[in-house]
Amino acid sequence: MSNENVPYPESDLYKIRHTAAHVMAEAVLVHFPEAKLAIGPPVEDGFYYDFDLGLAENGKPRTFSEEDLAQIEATMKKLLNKNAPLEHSTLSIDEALAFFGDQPYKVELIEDLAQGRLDENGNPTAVPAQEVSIYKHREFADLCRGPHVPYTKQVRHNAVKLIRTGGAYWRGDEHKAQLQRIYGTAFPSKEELADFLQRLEEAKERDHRKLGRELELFHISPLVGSGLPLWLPRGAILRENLEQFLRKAQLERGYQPVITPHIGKLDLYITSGHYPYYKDSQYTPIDVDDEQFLLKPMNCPHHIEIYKSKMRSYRDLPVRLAEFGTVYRYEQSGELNGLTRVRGFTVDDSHLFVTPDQLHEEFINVVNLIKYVFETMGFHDFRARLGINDPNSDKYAGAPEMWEKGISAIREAADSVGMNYVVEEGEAAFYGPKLDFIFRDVLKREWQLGTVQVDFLLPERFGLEYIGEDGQAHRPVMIHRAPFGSMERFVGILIEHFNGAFPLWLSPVQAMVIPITDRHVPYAQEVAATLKAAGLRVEVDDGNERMNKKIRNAQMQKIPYMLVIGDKEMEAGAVAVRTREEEDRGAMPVAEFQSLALGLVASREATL
RNA sequence: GCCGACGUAGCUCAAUUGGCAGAGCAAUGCUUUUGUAAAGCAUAGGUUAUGGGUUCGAGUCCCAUCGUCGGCUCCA
Repeated sequence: MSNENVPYPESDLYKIRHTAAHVMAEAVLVHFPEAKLAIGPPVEDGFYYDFDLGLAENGKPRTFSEEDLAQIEATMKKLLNKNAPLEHSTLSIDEALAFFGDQPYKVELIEDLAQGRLDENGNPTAVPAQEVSIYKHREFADLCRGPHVPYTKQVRHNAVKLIRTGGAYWRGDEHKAQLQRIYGTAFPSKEELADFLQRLEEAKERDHRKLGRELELFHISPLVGSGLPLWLPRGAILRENLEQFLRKAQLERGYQPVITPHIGKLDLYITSGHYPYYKDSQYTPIDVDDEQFLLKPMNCPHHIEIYKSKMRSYRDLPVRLAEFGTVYRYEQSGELNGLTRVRGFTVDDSHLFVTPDQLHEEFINVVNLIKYVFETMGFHDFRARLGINDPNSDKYAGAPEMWEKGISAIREAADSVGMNYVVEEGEAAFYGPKLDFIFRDVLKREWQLGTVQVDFLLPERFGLEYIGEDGQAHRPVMIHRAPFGSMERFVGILIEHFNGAFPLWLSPVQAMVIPITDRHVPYAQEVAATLKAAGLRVEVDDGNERMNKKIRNAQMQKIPYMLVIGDKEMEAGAVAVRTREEEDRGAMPVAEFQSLALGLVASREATL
């Protein structure tokens, strides 16, 4: 049962999970006969099914308890072993409506299919369906287009696990009913299930919130506020290294650093048009002397005002204004998560003001910069997504021609650098289409990081101009871009990607000098001073502990190098080098270690 | 924001049906001077998230608020 080259929705794994979802729903109906069924598709790591259990005694929606979940799982395993064929059939719309008469969510799905509004995944369909597809095993029948495995027993009872429960809105709409979702997973074999569960455990171990505390990188204090991380000294070193790296790359590429305030008048955001879009995710405006100020939710308007601060000639363009600009967005409390989802964050932001003729080349330059940044970080597994507007949504501003121009500019640029991308409707910024860079970490989780956006709208709203060769005023085009995305999110992902064992150039402490006894401390400090003077981040562990304990501590801090110093090293003017990979490299002269380390820092290699 | 779980020392966790709040690590002090992942002893550390309530008595039961976590929605 291997299908290496088959897309997931056609794979055996997908069929196993889809069938598992049906059998789970069957099991739920054993324990909750009155449950109403919503939908239950396979997803990337397993499957889920949504149920409406009606109201509990306290008037709130009834939910699944942990015991319920255990019982459902036990019943599900029994049902899997009782083996039954999955039978496919089709019903006319009328037959289906009668058949699912007591299942209101299924009825809604059938009606949408019949009227050609939405398919079962909530995506628009053009063609009204004449009939619907049903899969049935034993007495359990579900509206479903398949595919499934032929027999329930092909979902192995020991390779299935129910993972967790949670709330979920019907059709993903927060204004609709809240349903109870059960997530589960299934694999072809129990070994593969065990591997998956193992990976989940690993992910927990490398959680950036856990490592952030253990490695003293950041701290979130409820008294400061939710989603407002405090960068501890070691985290600040890490972040500053990233900023310095990008600053340098940007200076080399003609960017100009600027600095702007953290607040701005409400009128600024009304002019830009940001305000209505961000109204619900704003800290309340600050009222001072009959004026209203906003904590800035984005840097664009400030940079635009810098562009406007003087007359611009075509000779000045492109103008590339760059700032690590901190912005504040009042995200809903349930969305906050460590560093990856916060309320105050710093965007490695830049706005490029270009002539229409320059757009293509500048866009390519930005794409190449982002690729350079990712590759330097050792992020090789990433893909691009072209986010375009959704014509059925009122979320997007500007004339259709602007959107077409922007989208084709991105397509042309991506094509000419040979970058593959997927197009997704409804993923654009309100002012224009964007190309997002989505990184897949070592645990195969995807993160949206870098972004480039083409914007014809804000130049118009702010009346931006430059004087062309013809002496006439022309309108520039804007490119918004951020390779890291946000320093907070990026560092959060970096922590998990490297499991806290950062490449040498990013490690907050690059080497810990470990004197074996007190009499070695002066020499240890001398060594540390030498290495510090050479630009390395070195500390001395002169505490009253045994060497073994000091090594253990440095190891747990994931410090790349431990430099052990005893009588032999002192006499030889050497250090005994141990890496965090537990490799004992033996003694080497201080100068040799220094050039080794400096070489690695300069190359930004991830390995020691 | 919505659904659910949870909140005990800096961290990880105990505390029988409601009955004297405790341990390990970390911190501090003393002893020890050590060769590649945890030396020994001692000391200190708490309004059990906050505020109400029930009770002779609340870490434990009830309510509210704040916060965290898992989902949903949203997003850099």
